[in-house]
Amino acid sequence: MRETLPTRFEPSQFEGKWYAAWEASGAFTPELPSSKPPFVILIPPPNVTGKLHIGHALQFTLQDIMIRFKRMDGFNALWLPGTDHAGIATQVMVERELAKEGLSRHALGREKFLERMWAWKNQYATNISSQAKALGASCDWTRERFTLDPMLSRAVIHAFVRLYGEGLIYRAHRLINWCPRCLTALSDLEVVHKDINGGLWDFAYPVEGGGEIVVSTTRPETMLGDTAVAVHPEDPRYRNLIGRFIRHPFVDRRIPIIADAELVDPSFGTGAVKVTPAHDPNDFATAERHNLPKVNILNPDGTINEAGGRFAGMDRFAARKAVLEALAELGLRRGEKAHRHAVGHCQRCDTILEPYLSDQWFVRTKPLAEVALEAVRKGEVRLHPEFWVATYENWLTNILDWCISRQLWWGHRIPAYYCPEGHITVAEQAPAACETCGAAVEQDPDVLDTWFSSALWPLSTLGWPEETEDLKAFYPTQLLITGFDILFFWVARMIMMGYHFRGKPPFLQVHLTGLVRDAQGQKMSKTKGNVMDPLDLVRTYGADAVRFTLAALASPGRDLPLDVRRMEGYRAFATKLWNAARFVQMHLAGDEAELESLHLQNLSLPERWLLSELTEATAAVREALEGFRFDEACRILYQFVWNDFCDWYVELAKPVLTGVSAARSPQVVRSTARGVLLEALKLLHPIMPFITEEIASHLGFSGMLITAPYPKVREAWRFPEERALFRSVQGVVQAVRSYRHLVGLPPTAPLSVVLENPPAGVAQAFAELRDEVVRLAALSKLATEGAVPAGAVRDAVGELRFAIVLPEGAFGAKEREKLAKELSATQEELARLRARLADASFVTRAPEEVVAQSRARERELAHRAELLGETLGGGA
RNA sequence: AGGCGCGUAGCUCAGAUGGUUAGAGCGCUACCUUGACACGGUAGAGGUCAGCGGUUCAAGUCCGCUCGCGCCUACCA
Repeated sequence: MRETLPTRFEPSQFEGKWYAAWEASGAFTPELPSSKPPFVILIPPPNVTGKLHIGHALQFTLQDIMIRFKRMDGFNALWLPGTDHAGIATQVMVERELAKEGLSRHALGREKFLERMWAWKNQYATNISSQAKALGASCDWTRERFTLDPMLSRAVIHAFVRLYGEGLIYRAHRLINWCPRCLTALSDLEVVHKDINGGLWDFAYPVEGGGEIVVSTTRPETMLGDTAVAVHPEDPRYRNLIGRFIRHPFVDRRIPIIADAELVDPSFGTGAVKVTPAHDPNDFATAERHNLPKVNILNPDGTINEAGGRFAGMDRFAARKAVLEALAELGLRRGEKAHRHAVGHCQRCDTILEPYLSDQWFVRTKPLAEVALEAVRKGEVRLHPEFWVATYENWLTNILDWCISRQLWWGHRIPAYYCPEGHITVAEQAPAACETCGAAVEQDPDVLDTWFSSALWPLSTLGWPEETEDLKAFYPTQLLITGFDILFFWVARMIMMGYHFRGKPPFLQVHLTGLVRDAQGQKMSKTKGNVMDPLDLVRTYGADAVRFTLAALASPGRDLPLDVRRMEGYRAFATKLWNAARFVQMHLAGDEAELESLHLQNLSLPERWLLSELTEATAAVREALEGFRFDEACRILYQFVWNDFCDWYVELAKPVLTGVSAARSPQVVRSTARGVLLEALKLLHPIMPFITEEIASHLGFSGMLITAPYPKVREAWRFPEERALFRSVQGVVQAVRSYRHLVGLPPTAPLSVVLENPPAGVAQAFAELRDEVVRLAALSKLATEGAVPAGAVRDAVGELRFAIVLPEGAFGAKEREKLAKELSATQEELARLRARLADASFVTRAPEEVVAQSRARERELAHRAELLGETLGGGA
C-alpha cells in the first residue's frame, strides 16, 4: 500500500530525497552511444568568486526546465555543469582577503599565492554545485568541469598556439586600457563607461618667437606627455603657427605645432588640440601619422614617472591639481568650465582606467567576427529574442582587436617564451631553448583573459582538441541560455572560436534572459542591500515555488521584477496541487484504470471535457517550451490545475465519489482524476520537479517522472462538442451563483432553475449532470424542461435560455437597477454590432468567419436583451 | 552621437501573422470556517491600451511624429 500524502505540504521533507534518487538513478548522465537525438546545454560557468545569486537561479531554472523537458521527450539529454576561474574577479577577492591579513600576493610569491587561489576555488565550486542541487538542477555531475582543469587548459593553450601560428594572435606595443589598481591590461569590453562631472580646462602654450596657442583638456596632467599641438590645416586662426614650436613649460622638450584634419574639429573649443600620444588613442593615431614621439608619463600604479619632471612620484590626480597650479603660477591658465563626460572605469574594482602604452597580446578579430556574423545572419545560430541580432551585428561589425593578456597570476599562463635577444617562441610545451637563436628562454609571466578560455568552453569541456566521444556526440550543442549582458563577452566569442576550430557553431539556439530585479524594479546589489539569496528563498518557499516564480516571470526580452508576494502566490499553487492530490488519493479504491486504457465511449461529459482541456494544455505547453515561453507554460499549467482540475473536475467528482450521484461511474471518475492529475504532474515536472515527483510516487506511479515520457497531444482526447456543452453547464452554474449574490441570498439558499426549450444535447448534458449542477449551484431543483414559473428571472448563456426562480420579494429595486444597467450595456453592444453588420464594406470585405461570428454574437445579444427586458418589464 | 527595448486595471506583467464583450497573478470589496485545500471557496469592482496623426471595413496590435522611462554601443579634446 502506498503511503498517504502528509496533510501539510512541506517541501524540505522530500526535496533532498528526490535529488539523491535522481542522481543515483543515473538519469542526469546521457547514454553514450545513443540512438536518441542529443539535446545538450552547456552551463554558463559561474565565477568561483562566491555564492550564486538570484540571476544564476533564474538561468539554472530555465536550463533545467529545458533539459528535463527534452529528457522526458525522448532526447539524449546532457546538461554539462562547471565553473569559471574568472581571472581578475577571483584574484581581486582573494587579494582582498590577503589584505585583511596584512599580506599581498607579491609578499606571498606566485606559487604560494596560487595555492591560496586554489583553496578558494575548491571551497566556492563546492558551494556552487550544492546550490545548484538545491534548486534541482539535473546536471551531469560526472562531467563537471573547471576552466583551469588540465583538460580544459590544454585546449586553451592549444588554441592559443594555433591562432598564433595562423597569425590571428600577435604581440604588439599599443595603447590598452590599464587599471592602476589591478595593475593589468583590460579589454575594451571590461571598461565600464560612467558619466562623470569633470572639468574642461584651458591653458596656453607659449609659442617660440612670440604668441601663444590655447588648448583645452579634461586631463591637465597629461600635458606632461604632450609631444605636439595640432590645429586644422584650413583654420585661418592658426595657419601661420603651423610648423612653429613650443617650449614645454615643465619638461625639457620642444614640441611642434602640426596640422591634422583628422584629429581636429576647428569648431570645438579653441580649435587647437594638445597631443599626448602615450595616453590617448586619438593622439596615438595622430602620432603614428606624424611620427611624433610617444612619451609615457605614468608608472603602472598611476603615479607620474620620471618623464614628468618635478611632478614625478605624484599620484595622477594630485598631479592634475599640481599641474593646474603650476600653470596658474606661470600665468598660463586661461579658463575652466564644468564638463560632464564619460570616463572608463575598471569593471572589477571601479578604479578610473588609463590608456596606457605597453606590450600586450591581441587577437585579430576581424576574420573571426565575419564568420560569426554570417552564422547569425544565415540563421545557423539563432538568437532569442530576435531583436538581439541587431545588437550582435552592430558589435561584430565594428569590432576591434581583442587584448587578451592580463598581468595577473590566476589564469592560463601565456605559452610564449622569450630569450634575452627578445625572440619569441610560442609552443604548447615549454621549449628547451629559443627556436630562433637557441638561447635560454623564460615564459611570459602573464595570463590570458578569462574570456579567452570561456570562448573555448563548448570545445574544451567536450575534450577538444582530442576527437573524444563527447565531442563527436555532443558538438554542436542545441541550446545556450544566458544573460544578455554577456552577449559580447561570451556568446559572440564562442561562436567565433567554434566556427574557427570546428567549422560548426557551438550551439544552434541562444536564449538570452533578462535581469532579475527587486520588487521595485531596482537592480539588485550588495550596496543597496536588496539582494535575495536563492537558498533562503528555497528554504522559505520551496525550490519548486522559486523555480515556478522565476519561470513565470521570464517573459522574453524583459527584466524580472521579483516580488516575494508573487512567490507566495506560487507557493500557494504548490499547496493547491498538493491538496488536490490528497483529495484524489483519499478516494482511490484500487480499481483505477490507466488513463490510456479507459474506453473513451464510456466517458461522461466532464471526463471528455477534462481530457479536452488537458489536450489543449499539453499542446500549448509544448509549444510554449519550444519557443522559450516559460511564462506561458506556467500560466497554462496554473490555469489547468487550478481552474479546470480543482475548481471544476474535483467539484464534479465529489457527488459521484460520495455516492450522492449515481449517474456516473465512480471507477471512471477515480481513474480520470488520477490519470489526468498524473499527466498534469508530468507536464509540470520540468518546472516543479520535486513536488510532482513526490505526489506521483504517492499516487502509485511506477518509476520516476524524471524519465517518464513527456505527455503528447492525443487527438482522440479532443472532444470539441462536449467541450462546448460543458461550457454551457459552467455558464448556467455561474449565472445562478451570480444572481444569488445579486439578490443577496446566502450561498446555500436553495433556488430552482428551469431551462427553456434547450437543444436536445444540452438537455441531456444537464440531465446527466443534474446532481452535480444542483450541488455546484446550490439548487433545490433543476428542470431541463417545463414551463417558466411566473415571476422568474430570465437570462441566457450563449444560445441557452433559462429561468431562475427567486424567493418572493428578493428581486427589488436595487437589483432591477443593476439588471437594467446590464441590459443597456447589452443593447449598446448590440447596436454597435448591428451598425457594423449593416455596413456593406464590412460584410463584403471582412473574412466570412468574422462576419459569421458577428452574426452569431448578434443573435446571442438580441436573445439576452429580450430575456432581460422581459424580466424587468414583467415586474418580477 | 548612434542603436535597441519599454510605456495596457492600484502593483507586476500576458496580449503570434490587425477581427467577438482587452486577460492573468497579486492587491481591493462582499459573502462563506461546505470532509482536498482559509497558502481556501463564490461573486464582484477596477482599464480614454502614454499622446497626436495616418493606413484599413476593422488598430492595444501596422506606419509616422511627440512625450516619458530604461539599456547597450561610442577615442569629441
